Amino acid sequence: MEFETLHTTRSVQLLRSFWNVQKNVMRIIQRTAADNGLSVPQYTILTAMILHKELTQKNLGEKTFFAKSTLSQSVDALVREGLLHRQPVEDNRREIQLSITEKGKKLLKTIHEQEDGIHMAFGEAVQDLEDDQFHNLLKTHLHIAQHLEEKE
Amino acid sequence: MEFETLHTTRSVQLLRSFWNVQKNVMRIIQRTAADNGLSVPQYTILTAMILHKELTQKNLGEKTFFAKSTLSQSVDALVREGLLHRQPVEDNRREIQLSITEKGKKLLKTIHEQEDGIHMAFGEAVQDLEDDQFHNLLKTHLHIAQHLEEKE
DNA sequence: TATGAATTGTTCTAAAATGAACAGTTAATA
DNA sequence: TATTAACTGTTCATTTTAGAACAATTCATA
Repeated sequence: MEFETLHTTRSVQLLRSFWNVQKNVMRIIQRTAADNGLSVPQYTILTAMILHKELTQKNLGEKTFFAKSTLSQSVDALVREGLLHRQPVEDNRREIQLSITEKGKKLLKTIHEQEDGIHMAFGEAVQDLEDDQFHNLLKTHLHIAQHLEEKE
Repeated sequence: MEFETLHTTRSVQLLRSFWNVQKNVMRIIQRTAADNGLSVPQYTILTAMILHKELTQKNLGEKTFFAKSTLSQSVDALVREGLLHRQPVEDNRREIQLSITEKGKKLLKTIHEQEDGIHMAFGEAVQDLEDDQFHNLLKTHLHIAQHLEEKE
């Protein structure tokens, strides 16, 4: 039980630690997205698409965890804005292949460079980190993320 | 410019790294909150209140970054459920002092112990971490969070 | 291959979250 | 002290997000 309490305490500390970063990330992303006429899911979808090149809507859902109705509506809006390309999958009339357009890439690049955006903020924070501190952080995050993924 | 690109790249890596944890945290918290009849802000408010004992609604806003209309409504619902105590501040008829009730504490304790909840998940992930790995993580998070806080 | 089950995405309705206008209170300063 | 400005919280209208029912397609297997 001593053991239990110890770990519970550490898990609470860890959760709070993530939360303190996370709430700031959300605050800044929400503002950045809104400033550029996007909702948070829309912005997230764009960043996922630039990373993965091509995804079906289903795969996009697995990566982002948004409800499929949210995805459907967000994707639809992005396509209407010409930021996303949507084309049927060969030999499959149910799934839909998504990819980012040039206009989408350009918008993300602009956002990326914005003074008060999340990238600039992280860029400053990251400058103070030692190389091994940085790599340990990524490694530990990966470990934790993998653990959380397993939960359903 | 070489320099710039390097840091930009690291900041993107870092952002993705946080996002991969964050999206899982949100997914699990959303489910846990819903299972216990709470919205995400409501759950977040309870956890903030258990940490800070007493807060005015204004202070709560500074800690959580929720819109004040969201706070007002969430707090109201929590008070109606008997999870939060709301009393006027002495010598100030504008501000309102908030504190968590016994019922609120009890609910959080229950949630805390739930099998598929965020605490248990973090508890498992944290077991594999070395002491110094854990402390370095907290330290680095703190550094990053402080940096982000400065952005407005 | 025919039939029922599972999958993928959309639509509609309801809930959650926000911004803006507002009311009441306190603070600043003339 | 009177008057204006700033602050704290609420309310209302709107936008955003999610859940549930649905349509269309594909898969499993009899």
